[in-house]
Amino acid sequence: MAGRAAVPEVIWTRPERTGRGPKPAFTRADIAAAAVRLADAQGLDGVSMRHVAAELGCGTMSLYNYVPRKEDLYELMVDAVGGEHELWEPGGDWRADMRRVAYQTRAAMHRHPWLPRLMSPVYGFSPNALRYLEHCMACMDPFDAPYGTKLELLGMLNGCVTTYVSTELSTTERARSLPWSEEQENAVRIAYLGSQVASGAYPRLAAAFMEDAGPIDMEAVFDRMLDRVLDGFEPRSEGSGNQ
Amino acid sequence: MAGRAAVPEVIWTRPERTGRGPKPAFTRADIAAAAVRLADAQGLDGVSMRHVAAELGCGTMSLYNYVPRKEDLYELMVDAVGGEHELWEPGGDWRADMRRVAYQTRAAMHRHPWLPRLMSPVYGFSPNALRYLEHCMACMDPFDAPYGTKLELLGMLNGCVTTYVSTELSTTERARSLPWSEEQENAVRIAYLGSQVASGAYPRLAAAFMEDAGPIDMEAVFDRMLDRVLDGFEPRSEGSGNQ
DNA sequence: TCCTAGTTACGTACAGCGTACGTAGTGCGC
DNA sequence: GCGCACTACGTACGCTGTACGTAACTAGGA
Repeated sequence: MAGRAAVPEVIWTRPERTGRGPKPAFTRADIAAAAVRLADAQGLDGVSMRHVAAELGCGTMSLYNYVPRKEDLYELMVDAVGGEHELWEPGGDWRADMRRVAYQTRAAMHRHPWLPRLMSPVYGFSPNALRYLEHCMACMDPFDAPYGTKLELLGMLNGCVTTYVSTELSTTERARSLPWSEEQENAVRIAYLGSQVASGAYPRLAAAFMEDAGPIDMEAVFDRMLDRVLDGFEPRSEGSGNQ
Repeated sequence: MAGRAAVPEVIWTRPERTGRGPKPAFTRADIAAAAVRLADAQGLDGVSMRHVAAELGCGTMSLYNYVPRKEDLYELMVDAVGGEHELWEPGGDWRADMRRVAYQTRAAMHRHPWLPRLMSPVYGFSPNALRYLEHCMACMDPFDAPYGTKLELLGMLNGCVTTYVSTELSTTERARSLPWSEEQENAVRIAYLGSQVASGAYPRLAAAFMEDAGPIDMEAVFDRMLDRVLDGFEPRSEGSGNQ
């Protein structure tokens, strides 16, 4: 009687199965998997309630029996990918362990290029997110700091990895929704950048443009970034090679 | 004759005004300002071609004379906010200058909470983005490092600030599109988190939950984060106070 | 045992979106 | 002054999320 919309719902508090009625045709895992499959194949914009329903082989509105709002579908997707994280027995070297975590996160984002766009702290309470969190905390057991600091480290690491991979993927992912190719777009933008820089208004950018020391090793850049983040929390390090 | 869709267009290469025809009723700045006004007032989802056109007082499709695709409207918005950055004569202390840049970015995101969602490296070539870039480079003149390293620093700083502010704003911004209040949603999520943690499956999270050393000073957290990023690029520092 | 209430399934419908297209009017360059 | 490129914008299409109504189904309480 009190309007159904007025009470907040978090999908994880909803029981997946209640007593009454016909048994559901799908599990949440089925639905998440279907959505992830679709997003991997067609990009995040390919994930519509209709498409996911079709992928599952049911009517569009039937999906709403499982997922009250589309955003909850997103939450299921993020949680499903979180379940792909393989956890291990931390080895005592927390920096090495956290690097491994970061590499896994990056790999997951490469497998699922739509993931960075969905990364949000509000999804941090899903079952797999909690498992992941606990695991990271276990990795940091040897790191003598308050939990608050460890959470800051984790937030910063995830933030950096997310924006890093976003940059890695941005041109490629963007091309998916454009009527022209990625290379064409890049060429036009670079040409424009060149023309602007050549105007003389941006001497340092011009210099940076000239510098251009060969091809960029993205792997090395990522590595350096991790070092820098970790260094910020434990300054003493044995020559992590700041060039 | 060669399909118009096949050739890439970057809005900045389009001349704002060509010779022929009646004079345009609006400038790009007008349009960007209208869109920004709308986004500030109603959130990014309030920015539709129809709404922006209405805000400007013209027909929906007239907008397409100025902005070929909606994404270009976004690019105009980001550029407009980039124009709000106040630039100054760098003072020689590049760390202090970069901190000031970061604080300005954060302030801009607080003024325009939709900005983090639109932050994308592909918008990095707009006129105001170039001015901003050049200014940051000028700030880093005293920092003896190759331009590549300076760009890495800038990318990392911007990434951290963006994700940091996203976190700051996430619950508030999210509430805009929900049928219930932010506080209600938080309460439900926290309650769920508590019940999960109380299950005993996540001992370290439970401990972290217990620790809870009083209210969090977001300002101090932001400050520490900046220090850590900068420390990662210049390890030697005179007691920047790690915790 | 049957009844009933809660659940699943899903077709229809609506408001809103981005934008392709066609038409009418306008003013600069030749 | 002719023509063409430009502005202006109404209409229309396909898509979206989802509210609502109806029919089938089944577990729990009497």
